[in-house]
This record gives sequence, structure tokens and C-alpha cells, in this order.
Amino acid sequence: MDSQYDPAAVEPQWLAVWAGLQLGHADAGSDRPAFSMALPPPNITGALHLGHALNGTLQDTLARFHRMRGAEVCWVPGTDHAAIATNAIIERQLAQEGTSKEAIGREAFDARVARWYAEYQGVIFDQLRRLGVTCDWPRERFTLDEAYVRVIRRVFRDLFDQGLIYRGPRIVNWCPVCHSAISDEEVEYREREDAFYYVRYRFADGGGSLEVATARPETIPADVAVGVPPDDPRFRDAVGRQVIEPLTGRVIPVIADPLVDPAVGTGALKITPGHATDDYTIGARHGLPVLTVVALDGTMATPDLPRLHGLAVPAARAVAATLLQEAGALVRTEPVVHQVSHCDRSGTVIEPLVTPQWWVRTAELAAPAAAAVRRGAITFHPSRYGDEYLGWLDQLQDWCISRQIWLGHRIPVSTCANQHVFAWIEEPSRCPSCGSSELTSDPDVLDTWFSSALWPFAILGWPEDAADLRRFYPTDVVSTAREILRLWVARMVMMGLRFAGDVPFRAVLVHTTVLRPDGQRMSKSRGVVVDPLQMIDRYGADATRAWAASIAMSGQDSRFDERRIEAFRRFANKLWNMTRLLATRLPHDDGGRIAELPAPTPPAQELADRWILDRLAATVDTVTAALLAFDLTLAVDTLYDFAWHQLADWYWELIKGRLAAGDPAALATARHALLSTLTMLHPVMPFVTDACASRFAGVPETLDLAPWPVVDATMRDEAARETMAHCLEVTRAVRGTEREAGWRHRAGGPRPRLRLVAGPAAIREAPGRQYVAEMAGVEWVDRATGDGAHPEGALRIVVGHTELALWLPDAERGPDPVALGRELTRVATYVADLEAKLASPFAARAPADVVDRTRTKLDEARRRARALREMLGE
RNA sequence: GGGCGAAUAGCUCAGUGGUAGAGCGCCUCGCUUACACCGAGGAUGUCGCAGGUUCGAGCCCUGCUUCGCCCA
Repeated sequence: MDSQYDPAAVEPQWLAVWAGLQLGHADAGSDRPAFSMALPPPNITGALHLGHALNGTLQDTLARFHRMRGAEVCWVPGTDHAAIATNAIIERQLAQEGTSKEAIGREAFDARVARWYAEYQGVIFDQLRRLGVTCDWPRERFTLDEAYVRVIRRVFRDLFDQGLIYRGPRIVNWCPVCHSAISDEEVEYREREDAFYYVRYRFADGGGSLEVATARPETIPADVAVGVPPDDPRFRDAVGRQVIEPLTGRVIPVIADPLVDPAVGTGALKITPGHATDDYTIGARHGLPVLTVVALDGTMATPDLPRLHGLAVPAARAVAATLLQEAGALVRTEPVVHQVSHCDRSGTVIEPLVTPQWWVRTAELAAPAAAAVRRGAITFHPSRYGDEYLGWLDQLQDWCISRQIWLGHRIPVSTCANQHVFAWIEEPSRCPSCGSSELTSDPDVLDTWFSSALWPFAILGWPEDAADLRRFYPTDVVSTAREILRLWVARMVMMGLRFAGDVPFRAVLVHTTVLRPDGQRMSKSRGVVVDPLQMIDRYGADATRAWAASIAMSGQDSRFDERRIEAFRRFANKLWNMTRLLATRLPHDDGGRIAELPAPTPPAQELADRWILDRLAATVDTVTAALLAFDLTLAVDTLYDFAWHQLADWYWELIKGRLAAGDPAALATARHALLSTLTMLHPVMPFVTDACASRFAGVPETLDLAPWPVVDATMRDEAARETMAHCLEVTRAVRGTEREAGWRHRAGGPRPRLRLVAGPAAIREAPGRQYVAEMAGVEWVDRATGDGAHPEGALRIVVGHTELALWLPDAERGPDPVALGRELTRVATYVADLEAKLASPFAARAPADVVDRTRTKLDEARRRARALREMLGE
């Protein structure tokens, strides 16, 4: 074994082993309990980023953990065609080449798309593989696969036939660049500084005018009313009268509606149902017409106003202001900062437009989806996201599912010559109602989230009565990012309940979002994404995974800090070298592997063994419970601490002598403790743990096939824990005192002498006495009677009830008075605090054990203070 | 405007009622035959601010400040 762990040399070999063993393969026919997950299908819009790596790690950790606990784990991978995003990418490419999709035609466009998918699907899966995830690759799905298309059409047809899908003109979020409607959830509000135009609308009957504030004067020709708040004294006389729209001179009514905010602008709002969402609502309420002056391409369609006609909206706004000024209707403008809706794909300002679209009636779907969470059929982690989900379902609007782009699933609807409209699974050649063969199919495609919503049951074989579906649905966990809770998670629940007859998953994990080191969000457009492969190349897949796991379920954000990945690279190296130590001490079999030894059978004889087995048992307990509760942070922290700060720092040192002497108990215990640790770390750090464990005989080909450690009650040993804890504390105190006195250990040099003045059996007797001598590098100089006499000229050490005298070989070496004084101040303050506490109502009111503990602490602190004073000669 | 989250060591973060922890960084030492991707020791915190509950608050409650996210 090399003295350093080299991830790059080790990882490919284990990827091959796992692939050969088909670790990810799920057998629907096995009789093990099922554990299943659907990988949130990444969009094929490019390579994966750290967030994907984090999510992959989180799921793979759970998959491996449950497999080791005996579950039949089914984890289905796949990708999403991400219609709008990919469409935009391809169109942008075409534009850069000086052409367009219209110029090259459908067929060539489709070919470009297919080429894109083929390339990036490969990239994405390669990235996930390098991370070591154990998906069931042969079950891989793509949302454009033929079978998937049939599922989508089946769901669409059922919803259509049940009257839950309808087509109709409504106001939608129109993106002039994508040239498509987008759903409410794809709109992003950004703060913008614009002008607020105060415009005068004269009353048609001649008596005065109303002042209206608007950020969109160019849409004035589409005004159909002026709205004011109901019962507002400022406008009481205006309601019911008519005003003249100042650009084209049309006469429109003044209406009162509660949606008008009295605090915005003048309190009066121009009502433009064709170009504003709220106005559309108000217009519908008052039976007002819808006028349109902005076309689908974002330019003005106002033949009656030639100076505006054909202009893009921003330009038209300035011209409209000029026109108003010329008409004497512009009172003033003032700057305003407001939230403006943008398309989250293209970044364009959304143009609310009334167009015919397909809609899902959500009320009937949302109610059961909310009920499922309320009755606990689905739990959210962290739980607050459940509230967010419920709040959203509560005020859910109908869902616009049609998109006016080329890429995606066609809306499976045709209309015949006799205007029969019907949905289909296989596109028919005749109308099922009248037999007409003159059919027109719908030109739109489906919202990508419509297909994503079906993911958990579509990938398991629905609508057939598939074995996978029966065995692995509902899935156990979906792990996802915060921002697609609505877009994806809620819709999966709605669809799953409706079509698969049960919730799609029992738990929703919302993982941390990785931020840039400066706290900004990572964004591809700003070119600051970190490539997970770069981290894997630099630190190894295990370090990358351990970092991801350690933050995955912590706060809502986490700043990216490469130093934390680096720390786990060191940890991998530590594991490697712990294995190396045993490899050089333990006997080997013929194949050069560390020979098999029976696991230690508690109770062990040696204190150190009893202690480490106790610590191991506690670790197994904590880690198992943490992983079952999705607390990866605690699991990783606990294992890190145990492996490094208990096993390596203390136990390995304690038993070095016994290992060299071939002590069977030490060999067996060390082997057992290390293998147990590697086993528990395997779900998080699969490569290095397998690389280490494979050095041992009697271990499965991969730890993934090893059983998860279980706690044996006989391993718990409170006495050993307390005794060892005291020995370690004494050791640390002796080392600390030596250093503070300025004394240094030298190889082969003289050793300090230590005399026990007073102390408990733990330190008075073997083996505690020997442990301290070895670990602190000192020699005892008495018979350990602890007669309580304080020798002159020695350094005094007080730890709990143990008092020691220490002589350093260099007689000149005395205590450092500065350090002692500092320590004395600290201890004296502590003593005073405890005395005050015990003199307060605390003594009477606090639980007896807490008071007792405090008295003990005070007693110990006083001893320490006395020792310090004596050394200072006070 | 409403909701949610965060504020703890120089930095990145753990810590859900009983003398504050980790990793990195910093300072002193040590190439002691597993590991210098190491080991030993050390310094560093009015736990955002102000009240309250409690014998006792980083932790629970209220208000405030700053930052971030979501929604309107």
C-alpha cells in the first residue's frame, strides 16, 4: 500500500467492480423489503453542477445505506427533455449561425435537438457515474421515450375526457422571445426602476378629470375602464361616470373594484384586461371587453396610431408618453421601483397577453394532494416546506400546459371538419364521432412539467399492471432543490394520487442550495458554476461526496467552501493509513490479505478494548438513527469524529505495543473497529472504504454487500467509558503542563517523572496507570499509593480528583508564571461563578443531580486553584 | 406588503435548557518505523441588539436591526 491514498488510481477500479456486480440492479421478484427512489431527472441543458452532485450523493448515500440494511433498492435514473430551455438553446445556436428554425425546417430542427440530447445525456450520466452513484442504469428513462410519450397521452386523454383539461383564451404570461406562454411558476419577479406616468383622463360629460398613474402608457389604447377602490371618498363621485381614454378618444366607464390598491399612484387604475393579469380579473368581473395592442412578437399592433404601430414595447412607451404630452394629458412622471415579471428561461420581460391555451383544472387535483400531506402520508424534511407546499396548493390557479414552441410533446388533440375536438393516444385518421377524415391536430406542445409530474409512476411501468409498479410504488424518498417544490413536487403528488392511486413518495427531502463563496447564487449565465468533476479530480469522489453529504440537509443555503472538501480528502487519507497500520501488524493469508479473525466477543478483558467497543456501539447507534432520519450532517460528523479522534488518535496509540506483540484481543478489536467504521462510512465514501476493506480477508467484494453494523448491548460499557475518559484527560493535562513549562520530548531523551498524590482507582491501578505513562511519555516514581503529600519543587497537576506531581528532567524547567497566572485567573473566576450559583435559588430549585454535579465541579475547581496558587508561591 | 430562513472563533459551518464545538487559518514544537494529506500543545467567542420566561438561555417567547430566499 502506498503511504498516500490516491483517488485517481483507485476510483476507476471500483466503478468497474460495482458495475460488474450490478449493485444498482433492483429485483422486483425478491422478498426483501423495498426501498425506492426516482432520480429527479436533470434537464438536458448542459453539464451538471454542484447541486446535482450534492443531490446525487444524498440519494446514493440513502440507496447504499438501505441496501446494506437489507432492502431491495430500486433507484431509477433518467433525464428530462426540458423543452423550453433546450428549444431556446437550439434557437440561439441557429441564430448564431445566421439561420433559424423556420429556415431549416422541422426535420433539421429535430435532428439538431436529437444530437444535443445524445451529447449531453452522455455527459450527465458520465458525471453521475464518476461520483459513484448506484442507480439502476438499465431502468434509465427519458421523458421523450416512446413509452413515456404513451403515458403522457394516456394521462392527457383521461384528464381531457374527465373535463379536467380545457382550451380557452385567457391571459397568460407570454414570453416574446420564447414565443410561448409560460406558467406562473416559470415567472421570476425582478426589481426594476421605471417611470410612473401620471395621465389625465377627462370625464366625458365635461366636468373635470381623473388622474391615473401607470407604468405602461403604451397600453392605454387597450384600456376599457378606469378602476377605483370601492367606497373611496376621493372617487365617490366618479364611479358610474365615463372618461375619455386620452390616446384614441374612446369613452370608457369608471368602475369600483376591491382589487384596486388605493395606495398606489393616485389610487385610480387604468383597466387593461388585454395586457395585465389583475386587470383581466377585474375586467372579467365587470363584463368588460378585452382589447389588444401588443402582438405576440412584442411589437405594437395599433394601426389607428401609426406613430406607435410596429414599435417594440420599450420604444412604444416613450412615444406614447410624447403623444400624451402633445395631447396635454401627461401630468408628470416620477421614477418608480417595482417588481416586473421576467421569463426565467430567457430573462425577457413577460408580456401578459390573452391567447387561447390549454389548461388543467387544478381544484380537483389539489384537494387530495393537500389532504395527503395533512394526514402525514407525505412528510417534508425540513418540515417547514410542508407548510409552504400547502400554502401554495391553497391558492393554486388553473395550470397553463400549452407551449407554442417546436420542441416537446405535441398536445394529443385533433379537431375534425365538424368541429369535434378529441384527445387521443394513437393519432387517429378519422374522427371518432363523425368519421370525418379531415383532421387538424393541435399545433402546441405540452409544458415540460406536465410530463415531469408523471415521472414516479411512468418510470415504473404505469399504466400497465407492472411488477415494478406494484413493488416499488410509492417510492420512499424524493430529494430535490427548493425551487422546484411547486413546479415539480406538488404536481407529482397531484398526478400520482389521481393516476397511480397513491402518493408518489413518502418523504420529500429539500436539500441545501450551494451558494458561491461570496454568498451569491451560482448561475450559469454569470459563468460561476463549479464543475463537480473538477472537484473529483482535485480531491477525489469520496471527498466531494462527504462534503456534499455533510451539508446536504443542513440550512437552506451553504456557501461553497473548497477547504471543506479538502478536509475530507485528508480524512480519506487517514482511513487509508489506519488500514495500512493494521496491514503491517496483522497476519496475512496466502492471498496477501489481512487474515480473517473472529470478531471480539464482549466483554473484552482489556480496558482499552472495552472502551473502543463502547464508543463504536455509540457511533453505530447515532449514525444509524441519523441516516434513518436523513440527518447526513450528524452521520458524517459522528463518523469523522469517531474514526479520527477516537480510533486513530487514541485507540491506535494505546494498542501499538500490543499489536507489535501480536496480542490476539487487540488485533481482533482493532480489525473489528476499523471494518465497522469503514462499513458505516461506505454509503458516503464508497471508494476509499472499499479500497481499504478489500485488504481484509473475509469481507465481501464490496462493502455495499456487507451487512450494516448492529449494536450489541453487551458492547456498551459505562465503567470503561468513564475510566478511559479520565485517563485521557490526565494524559492531556500532563502533556499540556509539560508544554506550558516549556519542556519538549526528545526521542531517546530522559522522561519526566510523575508521582500520584491522590486519585481514584482509574489512575491508581493498572491499566490506567500504564496508559498514562505510555501516552504522556512519563515514568511513575512511586507505588501509586496516593498518600496526599505534596512534594516540593514539582509541578502540580489537578484533573478532577486526581492530583499529580510532575518533575521535568531539566531541573531549570519550572512552570511558566504567566501561563499559570492566566490559568489561575480563569479558574478563580470559575470558582466564584460556581459559588455564586450555589448560593442562589439554583441550589434549591434545580434538579438534585445537576446541583450535585455543580458541587463536584466546584470542589475540583478549588483544588485546581489551590495547586496553581502553591506553584505560584502564593 | 405577506411568509420563510440566516446572524455562533479571522473564514466556512455544527450545536433544540445545565463552565461554547469542528474543519481551515494563526502561534510553539516535533520528519517518534500508519499517515507531514501527520502528530503534540496553544491563542482566539458580551453566541446580531433589546426585553421576557426559567434556579439556569446560543437554544424557548416578544420586539428590533442586517442579509438572503419565496410569494403578492
